[in-house]
Amino acid sequence: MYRIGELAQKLSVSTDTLRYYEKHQLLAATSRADNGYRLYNEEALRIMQFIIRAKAVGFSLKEISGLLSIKIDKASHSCAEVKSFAEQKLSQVNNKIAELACFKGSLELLVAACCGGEEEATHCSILSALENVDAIISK
Amino acid sequence: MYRIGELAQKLSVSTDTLRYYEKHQLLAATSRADNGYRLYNEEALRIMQFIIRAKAVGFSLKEISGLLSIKIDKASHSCAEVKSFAEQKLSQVNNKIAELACFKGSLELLVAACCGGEEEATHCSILSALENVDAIISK
DNA sequence: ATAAAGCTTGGAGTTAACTCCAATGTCAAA
DNA sequence: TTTGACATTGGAGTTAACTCCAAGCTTTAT
Repeated sequence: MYRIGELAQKLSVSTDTLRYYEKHQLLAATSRADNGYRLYNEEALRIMQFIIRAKAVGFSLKEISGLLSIKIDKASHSCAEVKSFAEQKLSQVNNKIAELACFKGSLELLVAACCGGEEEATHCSILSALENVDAIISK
Repeated sequence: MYRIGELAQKLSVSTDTLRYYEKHQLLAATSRADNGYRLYNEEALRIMQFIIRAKAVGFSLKEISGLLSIKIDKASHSCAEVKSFAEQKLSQVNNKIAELACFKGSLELLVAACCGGEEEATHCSILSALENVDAIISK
């Protein structure tokens, strides 16, 4: 079991953030030591990694809480509800992937077009690269 | 040219948001009408679409401003600077794509495992699906 | 000609997600 | 045994990104 400071360090977040998540029902400590210290197990570590990843790709804590509640409240949801929720989130994720693929294409074009020399970057533009990509996509 | 309200409606954002972006140097109106009204052209529309997409995949307005400044300040950056910035952003984008691919896998497993019936969703869990994916990846 | 809808500005208020603080308790090392 | 690092709580403060408001113009419809 990890104490709050150990877990925080492992995850590169602050102890305040962990307490904040507990207060806001995202992740409670696995248990408490006799002295009242929070204790976290390996599953808590994995849940936190899940939360951090989800945040990095633009999900809000509220949405993440929804994702997690599938596990937490599983006895109170029907299979059909879970399936429809998951399908909806899947379509969101697919959209995000498509948008990122678009950025990726733009950035790759930009990197390729950029000679990397000392001269002014007058011909380098994310947006004009993006416009090319848009043009390709819209065909 | 669009007036602010027209552009806002086209993009499903508020006029306040457009004025906020102008105040924070993300996107100024293309020009002003004689009466002082903001006017936006097609390029402004494309830039806003870019901003909205970038936001949806977790970039902050500050980061987006950095991406846009490649265009705006192109005369004041060297090609080498732009290339290195773009390469760095590209690696961020690749990370985000990898994380989303992980979510996608989890959600697809979940959707597949879920029969979609009326019974309790006791065997449905994003996290346990995710753990499977983690296990596959870590091999 | 006047009302309604849309625009302007500056500035105040809100929400999410932290981040910091003060007062206090716990525990290991010197 | 006392110093230092760690933990507790409640609550205040901060930052980003809006969101709303008031007072006052402009334009369109009746």
